[in-house]
Formats: sequence, C-alpha cells, structure tokens
Amino acid sequence: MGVMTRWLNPDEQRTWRAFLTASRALMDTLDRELQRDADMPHAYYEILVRLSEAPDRRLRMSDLAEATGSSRSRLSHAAARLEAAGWIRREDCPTDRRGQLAVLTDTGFAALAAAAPGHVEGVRRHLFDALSPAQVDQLRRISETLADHLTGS
Amino acid sequence: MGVMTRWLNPDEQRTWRAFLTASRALMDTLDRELQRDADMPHAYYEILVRLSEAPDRRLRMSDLAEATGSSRSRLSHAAARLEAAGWIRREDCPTDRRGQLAVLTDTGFAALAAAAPGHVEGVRRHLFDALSPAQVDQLRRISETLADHLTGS
DNA sequence: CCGCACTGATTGAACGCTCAACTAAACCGC
DNA sequence: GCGGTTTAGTTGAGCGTTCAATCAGTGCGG
Repeated sequence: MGVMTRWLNPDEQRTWRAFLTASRALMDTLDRELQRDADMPHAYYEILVRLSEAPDRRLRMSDLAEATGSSRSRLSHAAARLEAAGWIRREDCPTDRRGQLAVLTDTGFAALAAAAPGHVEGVRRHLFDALSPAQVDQLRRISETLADHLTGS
Repeated sequence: MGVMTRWLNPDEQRTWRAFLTASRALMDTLDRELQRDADMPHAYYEILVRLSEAPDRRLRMSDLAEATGSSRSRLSHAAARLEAAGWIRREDCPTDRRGQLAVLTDTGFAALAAAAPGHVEGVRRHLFDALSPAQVDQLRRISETLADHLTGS
C-alpha cells in the first residue's frame, strides 16, 4: 500500500517468462511420460521414491508430506489412492496414537522399479542432456538458494 | 530396452531434487498468493496478461493456448470460467468460421490491473530478490535453452 | 490432574486439468 | 466441386489438489 510496485525490467521479464515456459514444459512432459508408461502421476512417483529410501520403507505421514513438499490433505488423498492400488499400506504409529505410518509394499516397490528407468531417462533427456556441466552446477546453486529462500521465510 | 539406464550421479540427483523443491515451492507460493489476493489461479492470470498485451485485447483461442502453454481443452475450460466471471467474452472470428476470439473485457482488465502489483511484487520477493544479477542471467540462459530443447523435440 | 491449545491425520466439496470423443469448418488433390 | 484429411474448438468424465471443517490424541500451565 502506498509503496510503488517494483515492476520487472525487460531482462527480468524475459527471465521470468522463460522460466515459466521451461519449467512448465519440463514438468508437463515428465508427468505425461510417467502417466503413459507407469500409470502414475509424478507426485505419486515421488512418494514411492521417498518411501523406498526410508528405513524399513516406512515413514510417518507428516514426514512424508514434508519430504514430498505436499500438504497433509494432499498426502492423505494420495495415500488413499496408493493404498487402493496396493502400492502402500498404512499402519498405526507405535509411539503416537494419532500417527500413521505409510509403508511401501513389495508390489509398490516393484511398480517403482518398473517406472524408474524410463523416468530417469526422461529427466536426463529433457533436462541434463540440454545443459552444459557448468549450467547444471549453476542450476543447482540457484535452486538451492531459492529453496532456502522460500522455505526459510 | 536392453540399453542400460543412464542413472543420475549424486551431483545430478542433488540438482534435480533441488530444482523440484524450488520450482514447486515458488509456483505454489505465487499461486496461493494470487488466489488469496486476486481470487484467480496463476494460469488464469497469465491468460489475462496475454490478452491485455494483444492488439485490441483479443486473440484466437489457439494462439492464446500456444502463448500460455496450455492445451486447447484446458483453455476452453478456462475461458468458460473467465467468461462466467465477466473477465473475457468470446466473439466469432471474421476470417475463419471455426475460430473464436477471446476478448478481454474492461472488467477483466480492471481485475488484472488490481492483481498485477501484488503478483509482481511476489515474483520479485520470492525469485529475483534471492538471486544475484549473475544468477538471474544464468537462469535466463538455462531456461531459454530448456524451452528450446523441449518444444523443439 | 484438569482445561485448553496444539498437532496428526482424514474428509468432502469445489475446482482445475487431462484425455478421449465429438462437431463443424477449412483445406487439398484430383 | 466432391471426398477425405486436417484444423479449431468444445464437451464430459475422471482424477488430483485445495481449502475448510472435523476428530482424536498429545502436551503444557496452573
């Protein structure tokens, strides 16, 4: 209020639009590939990945939500779907009676193992193959800076 | 098939996850702010922006879909909502009887004008304020390279 | 140890997006 | 100018996400 808007100059404008176009195209492409080849959206793939990396392939719902950058509600809905697909199962948390543990089933692990090669290949083709090693490094620094900036505020 | 998967090395893995986290956090934040302050999702904001920049504030549906990087179907659904809100109106195309023109109404322009300062401020705060001028330049080059790579394939 | 705020998780409604199917009009070759 | 293909745009069903409301269980102050 009262303070002048700091509009984007032409360079910033160009950067912002390029970023929007590129990140949307990248995500849309990967999402579509994953849906076509493995019948799961990218968000579900990420859930399975995080579970597969966790001790005993299990995580508290809250921790899983945090790890995948999603809301609790979103994760609850997703977990319901994943459970219906037989890819995860839910268990009561032994130390907190409010808590639930999401557990990756063998079927779920197999689905992930089947999906991973194609998806990783997609990430490589659509992202890394297009960039020089220096650009990959720049992208990492930029992304880490942004992630800190966004979650720290 | 038969070809070994080119898995991501640790550096690439870290880059990819940081990118996922950052771009998701950025988009989610901006989307939520826009929804809260201007009662529109980011995709609709972009449609209004493109229309506001077009001659006579009107564009063919196809061109608008292309400009906003969305499918025709998505744009049709969005246009129906925007028309119901009174922000755009649809006219028949004079040169192609299959065509439709989306036209930004005065009400729509006013809604955009009201939303823009807050949104631009958000883009600046959440993105540009966090990066050095060199990083902004790097991000522009990376994004333009990626956009070319993705739409050119 | 009681009351109250907070945390963990789920639910249902509303909404936006995707995909496939469809209509209508334009274009193209002959 | 006729038939087949392509292009423009819409539609409806199904799915995933958001938001607000809700419920159960925990933890803290007094």
